[in-house]
Amino acid sequence: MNRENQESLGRCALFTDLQEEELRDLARAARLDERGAGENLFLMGDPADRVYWIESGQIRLSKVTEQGEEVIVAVLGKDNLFAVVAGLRETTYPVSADAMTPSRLLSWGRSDMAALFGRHPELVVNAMEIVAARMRELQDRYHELATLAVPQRLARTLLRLADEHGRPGDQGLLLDLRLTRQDLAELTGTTLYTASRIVSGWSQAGILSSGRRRVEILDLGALEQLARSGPS
Amino acid sequence: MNRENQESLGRCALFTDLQEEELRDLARAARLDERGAGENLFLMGDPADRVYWIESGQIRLSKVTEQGEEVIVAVLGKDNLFAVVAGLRETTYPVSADAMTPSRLLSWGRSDMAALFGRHPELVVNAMEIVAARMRELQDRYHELATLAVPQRLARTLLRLADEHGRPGDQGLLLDLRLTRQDLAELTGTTLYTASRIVSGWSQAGILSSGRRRVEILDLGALEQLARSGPS
DNA sequence: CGAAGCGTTGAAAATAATCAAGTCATGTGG
DNA sequence: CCACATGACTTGATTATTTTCAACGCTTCG
Repeated sequence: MNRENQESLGRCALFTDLQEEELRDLARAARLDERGAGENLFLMGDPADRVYWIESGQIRLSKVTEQGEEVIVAVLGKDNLFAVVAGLRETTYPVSADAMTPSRLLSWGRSDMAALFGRHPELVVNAMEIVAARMRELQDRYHELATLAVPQRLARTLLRLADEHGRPGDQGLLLDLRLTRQDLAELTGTTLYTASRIVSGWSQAGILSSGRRRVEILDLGALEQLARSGPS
Repeated sequence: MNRENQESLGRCALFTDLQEEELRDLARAARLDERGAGENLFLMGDPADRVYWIESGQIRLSKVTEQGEEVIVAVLGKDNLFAVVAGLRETTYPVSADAMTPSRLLSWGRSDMAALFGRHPELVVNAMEIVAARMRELQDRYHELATLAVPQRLARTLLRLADEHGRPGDQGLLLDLRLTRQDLAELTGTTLYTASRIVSGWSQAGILSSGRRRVEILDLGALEQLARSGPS
């Protein structure tokens, strides 16, 4: 693993306390995983034996029911660590991970991670920090799901995605993701049809510009307003 | 703090690795907090400066929106530790905690906990374990909320409560909690009315016996069936 | 005894899901 | 390079579910 990787790792909250040298060893111990769009990294229920770091691309964490209904738990981009708990305990992954776009990841086996945590107990506190942050976000989303109507939730989903994955587009803030309406629905907890109707409506109103696997936010203020309180 | 408390703490997953002596010191360092039914322990947004252990009673963790809508995140009984993260980092509580019944709790300030974690880094791993388990449960509930109809969710809520707080009752499995229909609704993500209707229906069908702040499960099998797939 | 809190139930309304039938791009193979 | 198959998206009509609003009965407790 090269210097480039090492620099990327320096941006990871888990490893902030590490010395230059340790970081280099870590980069060297990592395995490089590459996945094309739609390819799987691991499935829910698989033994959780590796911790992953996203170098580039987007990873979708999702859960599927017996009935085949899918819910997207998170969409993670560049410079994100996930499956941290795999480094601490022998369990199974609680979600499946798939690449949404071609992605490069670094990963470490549990034994390597466990050894690192043994040498640097303070890193476990960092790991806790990461998990606690995810917990808080999930609690917020749970709360939204329980109390808000679909349009409000969808607005918030878009704002969250914009925050994490937005970049300047032709006329506004473009979501740098190739999300289908189905994906949007699964992120929001609704159906493909309802999501489509709402997106169409907002496009007509000039709030969004949307297309095939593409959403661009034109009027951020209006969207934020919709996120706060449903329309009259 | 006395020997009784010390024994109670021995049952805590966080402290399993501790020596007898450390456990005694821990019990001594603890503060005893008592709360009557409905009394508050801390509010969402308060500085998170104490970690709590439930000696007896039930604690409700909930979130409230600006509009006053409440969602119950968890109902915790005896022998549960919560607000673990307060021992690791300076943050604010992400939820409010209230006693549902008269409760006795032990608590420790952040500095005490931090010192303990410093002496015993392996405890941080235990703490992570506890948080990860909560995370998994929340992910499951999130998934249910997104994909299942109200009756199925309510059935699962009851089964979860029975698992954690059930004890043999007159004719079945009694939930050892004084939950109102409102509480049940907030746990399930629905309204007081819908929850009431469903509980009434199941009582008529002989699956439950319900009353004022009381639910007893008479036909566990039927409830499990309802949790799996909605009625025809 | 009275008030407050908790629970139930009916009727109406709103919301979202479902079903069905399209259109429109996109990219692929002929 | 074009035809076509596929996947993505849209939209209307219908249906189901759930919420909302309103009214009332029963307990429990002060």
